[in-house]
Amino acid sequence: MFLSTTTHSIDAKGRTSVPSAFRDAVGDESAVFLWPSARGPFLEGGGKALMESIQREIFDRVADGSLSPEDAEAQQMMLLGEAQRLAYDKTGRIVLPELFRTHADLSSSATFVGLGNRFQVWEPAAHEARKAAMQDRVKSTPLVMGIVRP
Amino acid sequence: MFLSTTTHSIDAKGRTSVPSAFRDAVGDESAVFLWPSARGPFLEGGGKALMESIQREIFDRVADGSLSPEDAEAQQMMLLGEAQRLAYDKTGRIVLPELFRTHADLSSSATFVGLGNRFQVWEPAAHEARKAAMQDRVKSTPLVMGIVRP
DNA sequence: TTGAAAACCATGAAATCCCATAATATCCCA
DNA sequence: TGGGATATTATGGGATTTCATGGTTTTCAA
Repeated sequence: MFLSTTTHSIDAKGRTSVPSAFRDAVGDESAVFLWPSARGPFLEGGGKALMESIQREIFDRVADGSLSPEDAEAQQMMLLGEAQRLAYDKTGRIVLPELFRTHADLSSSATFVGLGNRFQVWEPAAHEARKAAMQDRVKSTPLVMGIVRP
Repeated sequence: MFLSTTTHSIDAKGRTSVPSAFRDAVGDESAVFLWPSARGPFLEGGGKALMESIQREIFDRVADGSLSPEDAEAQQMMLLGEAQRLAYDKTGRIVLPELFRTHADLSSSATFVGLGNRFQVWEPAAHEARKAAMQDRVKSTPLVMGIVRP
């Protein structure tokens, strides 16, 4: 499970450390999967399990008719087609491809945000702004009842 | 189940003991999950089971339409994005991250309050004040336990 | 041959482990 | 039921390991 938010530096070679807690979360695969989000200037990603569940969901939805084959292909192209498997080295670092860095406007540091089954990577200042917006939204929506329900 | 209230010291390294009863409550995971509350100057947390139920509820509510995908992401970012898995050592201690200590105004000691499926961590004086307010509230509402009392 | 990527060291800071101790709680048997 | 023996907790402090990060060397392909 991907939890918490940490910021790591990006060096001259485009290297950045995958948070230690995230490395634990992906198991012994020693790699994360990343792609540029279609919803904004940030990266989305997760472990092998996430990629498999995404693929499964697309198949299932085509099968039950809630997704047209054309839409399914669009989803696959944007998600699976843009995604890269990035193996991290002995010290836990990956190299962020140039395309990813420009998409998320990353330069000297990157903020990793855990969201349970997946995570996001943001330019730190952009993440701050995003978080403020999210805070307002949370206040105006009913509390997640998991907090008070067994 | 998290029950009762105890106060523990915070040492120079930021360490504090997780109440023995709480350690029993989380099972063999040897870790608690904590995050700064969006509702006030205190921490909220629980065991692995709580985190999973929160995640499950968010998915369920998106599926049944009672939570928009945007609201779901906001909840995930504020809850899962802020939460940390804190493993305790052989003696049952965790280190409270600096961010958590400032959010809850913790300095030399912390009060753990059991709330059944979850718990809270307060600065002792703040907890006293909170408790007084809660006591007043209980007096003005019907006692839930009235139905099982003699 | 040369440029880029990958593998390999090196280091300071922080987290974790390990040992020690005092206080409390629990057990057990007379 | 008392009361000493034993186990469990909470906490302090030093030793060790992990983590993040910078730099250097090696590899490999164009």
